[in-house]
Amino acid sequence: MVRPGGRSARVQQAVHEAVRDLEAEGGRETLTVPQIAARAGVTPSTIYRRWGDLRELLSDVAVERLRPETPPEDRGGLAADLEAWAEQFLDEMSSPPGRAYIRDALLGDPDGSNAGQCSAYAADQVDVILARATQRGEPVPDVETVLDSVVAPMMYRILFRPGPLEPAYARRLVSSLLG
Amino acid sequence: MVRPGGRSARVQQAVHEAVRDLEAEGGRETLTVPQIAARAGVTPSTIYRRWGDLRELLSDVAVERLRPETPPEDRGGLAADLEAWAEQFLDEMSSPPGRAYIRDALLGDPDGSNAGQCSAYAADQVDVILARATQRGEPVPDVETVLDSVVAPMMYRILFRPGPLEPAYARRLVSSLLG
DNA sequence: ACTCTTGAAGCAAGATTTTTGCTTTAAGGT
DNA sequence: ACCTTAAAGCAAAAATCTTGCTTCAAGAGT
Repeated sequence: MVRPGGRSARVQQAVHEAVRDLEAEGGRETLTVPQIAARAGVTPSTIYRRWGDLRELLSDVAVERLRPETPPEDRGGLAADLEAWAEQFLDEMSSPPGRAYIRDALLGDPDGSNAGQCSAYAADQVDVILARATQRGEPVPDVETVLDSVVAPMMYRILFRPGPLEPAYARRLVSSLLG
Repeated sequence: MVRPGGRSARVQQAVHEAVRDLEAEGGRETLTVPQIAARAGVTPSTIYRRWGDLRELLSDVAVERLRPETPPEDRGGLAADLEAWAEQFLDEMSSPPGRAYIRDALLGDPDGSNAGQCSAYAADQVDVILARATQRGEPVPDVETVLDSVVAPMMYRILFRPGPLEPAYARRLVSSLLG
């Protein structure tokens, strides 16, 4: 049982924070459980018992960082909203840290909900945009369609294809959907 | 220098085969370097020196297994060819072993070419289909478009969204592209 | 054919990480 | 205040990973 405010919660916070700090200090590649434990002021066995292994822990931390902090900006129309959102999404996710978080999130337990959470975040953001458009009386595609034709291609390129991704790519996807 | 037929090549083969065998025996989750080394009749340090760590090795093996063995079937027309290919692709990739290979492939060095190779395989297959259609005189989309609107959505669902994927999904993507 | 060179493999010791049984702590319930 | 219990600490044992040095064998040069 996780008691909010209890010891468990404090330990979890400390460990997550230790991971973020160490990542920020550039130790991305050399992160180890004992190192994280030391920084968090916790025993390694606590981490092994709670998370199982480093991948699970990194996956948890990554998902937290991928959670959007603000609702998508309102630019007055569906096309503008979606384009702005897609462009920002692509920009954040294709940056080196963004890519690292996505990979980390995917590497956790295959049957866990971490990867699903990422997609849920995107779906929620898109949903907000579509709901606004609906209220304005604009015709809107459904969320699934947007995920398939805008989000998925961006993610696919980020994960599977080397090379730069320009903002224009996001705009192109959106306009080929709405056009 | 890798001399084909030389000792290096034999060791590589033996190690890859050991991984495949052990995976087939169900030890997916408990695979370790010493275990693989023992099965391959090789010293663990050989594996560490050649691959660096288990992730790199699994990634290499996964990419090999993801290489298509046969060119896409010719069904006489672009739509039929693409549908059949997409359906089979989805079927293979969304199966538990398929998903595991994809994840393993992504696991390797982010700057390595393993993930890129996966996408290249798909692109090659699509290319064959499109080239055939061109020769028949059919109008064809370009490879990028097919990757964006057919391959990417399937991969996105496989990686990020839990739940079953029906063959109809692949067909729907193809027909919404060509329709 | 016979060395010579060289990159990779083997070996073994040492360092580090991971697991595990048991003890202690502290949050929440009675 | 006193139980109950899930989670944390501790420490020893097991396993894995690293590393310096040695040995091997494929291919090149003579």
